Amino acid sequence: MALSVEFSLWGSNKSLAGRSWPLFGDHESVEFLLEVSSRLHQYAPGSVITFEGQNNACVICVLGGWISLSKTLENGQTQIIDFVLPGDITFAATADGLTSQCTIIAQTSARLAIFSFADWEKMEKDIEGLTKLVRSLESAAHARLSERYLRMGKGDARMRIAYALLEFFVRLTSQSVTGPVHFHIPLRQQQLGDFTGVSSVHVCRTLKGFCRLGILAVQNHMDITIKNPVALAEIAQVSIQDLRLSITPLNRQ
Amino acid sequence: MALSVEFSLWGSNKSLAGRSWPLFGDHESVEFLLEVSSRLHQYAPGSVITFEGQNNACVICVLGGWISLSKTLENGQTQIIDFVLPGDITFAATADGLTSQCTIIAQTSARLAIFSFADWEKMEKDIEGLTKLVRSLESAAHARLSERYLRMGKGDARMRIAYALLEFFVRLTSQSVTGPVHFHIPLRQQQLGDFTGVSSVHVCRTLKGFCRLGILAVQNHMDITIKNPVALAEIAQVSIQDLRLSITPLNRQ
DNA sequence: CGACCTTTTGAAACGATTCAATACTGGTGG
DNA sequence: CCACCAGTATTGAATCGTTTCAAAAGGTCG
Repeated sequence: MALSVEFSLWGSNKSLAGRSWPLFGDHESVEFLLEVSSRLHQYAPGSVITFEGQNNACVICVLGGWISLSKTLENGQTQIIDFVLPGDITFAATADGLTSQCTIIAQTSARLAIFSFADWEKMEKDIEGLTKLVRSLESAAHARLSERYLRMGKGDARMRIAYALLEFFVRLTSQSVTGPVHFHIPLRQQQLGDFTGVSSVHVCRTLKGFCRLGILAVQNHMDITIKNPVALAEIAQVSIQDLRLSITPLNRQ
Repeated sequence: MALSVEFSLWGSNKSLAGRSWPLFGDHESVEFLLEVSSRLHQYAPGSVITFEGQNNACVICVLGGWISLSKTLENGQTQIIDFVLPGDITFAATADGLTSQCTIIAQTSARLAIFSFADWEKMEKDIEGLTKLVRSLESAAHARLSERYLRMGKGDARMRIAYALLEFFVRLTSQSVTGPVHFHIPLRQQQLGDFTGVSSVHVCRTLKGFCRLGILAVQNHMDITIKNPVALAEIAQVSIQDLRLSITPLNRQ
């Protein structure tokens, strides 16, 4: 039963929330789907994801929902480093220092497959193309972070938020932009602020500003309509096409 | 001749500027050293590193010198994303979107080995442990960027600059901190600012502030003495030991 | 020595934060 | 069904950290 669910999600050109998710490009890996289906976990919104049973590091494959990776300073301030979306795979360390130490939180109800690092390594040996896939996902994550780092260092709040919205759009859909686009972000303004390095109050002001200019429309808790993608891209100083190329992993190109 | 130079640099437990650089942990790879020695390039300080001859992407192994990866906005503002130091390996794209699009500049006189992506892939297949090494280097780079992203979003100039100094210290030496430490950073205040997201003027003020507190001493163009590492770590809100673990790749642990 | 670049310092301006008060929104129970 | 509640969004005003501009001081190299 679980297996059939996974097949429908991960199979080549099958659809998840209106998008196709070919995992290995044109073909699919039955072995991988079997492994995934035997390690499914469900998390409620807001729950912190930990791995007490596992020793050392873990690998998380996101099948559904939004996961956030965040870091917290001593004074309690939290910065969201990245979101892990359906189809993404992320490495999470507990205390070995191999990967960045992040708090992992399910932003929405989430369905994950969790592997111990040892199991994952074995699987990478066995399954053709998995190593390449993981590397392309990591590379995409690194590219995203770099773009945000650039705008955090040299851009103002408008640029950062405009960029974040466009990043979400690019990650959530594969449409090209030929007019207004619409999508949903399962985040409060507080969290969008923790992601972009802006206070929640100023997130509000900035979004309102975009709305007033007719660039954006925001309904009930982050139902976003980008009414003028060209203008938003100009504020974000990004080419949507280039962005899609640099932050989209191989298997979705 | 070139080969012998490389051997002395990359060999197990050989010394480079007072540090040991075992590439593959306890053993070394003669094949890799041969490949590297046949692709050596020398760059002058300030020169931009490009790959006209190569199609698509490249892999750069840094043997000596500091390399910066930076991004620039339309208004000309430059953000330095990371520095690539001796012993590091970085992937650089030209226009394929596989890796982040960065301008690559030699901050000092630099000695590099440059591989085409195809050559590199072939080599990874042939040489045991190389894939693992590269992944650990990439993971360390990602962890560094995450830590800086946290402080860029939630920290002030003091925290960012304190962190950057400690990051340099950790990457440049393997000493544990049992008192004042001393090292050199081949950067102007302008570049330290472009790295930390602070104006060069404010970098100056912040460094002066640290000096006035007796935490730091700075001589002729960034000869840094951290007189009070504990205090600096407190300002940076980082544990130096933890930092070393999370941003140090496998082959140097 | 003068030319050039980097660092330093001061003062004004600006963007974003913080604090605080008010207005929404969705969910719960009377 | 409406009243109430908690969480979230919105708005205004004061404050703060940082930038910007500009000018002076310091260092280096021909």
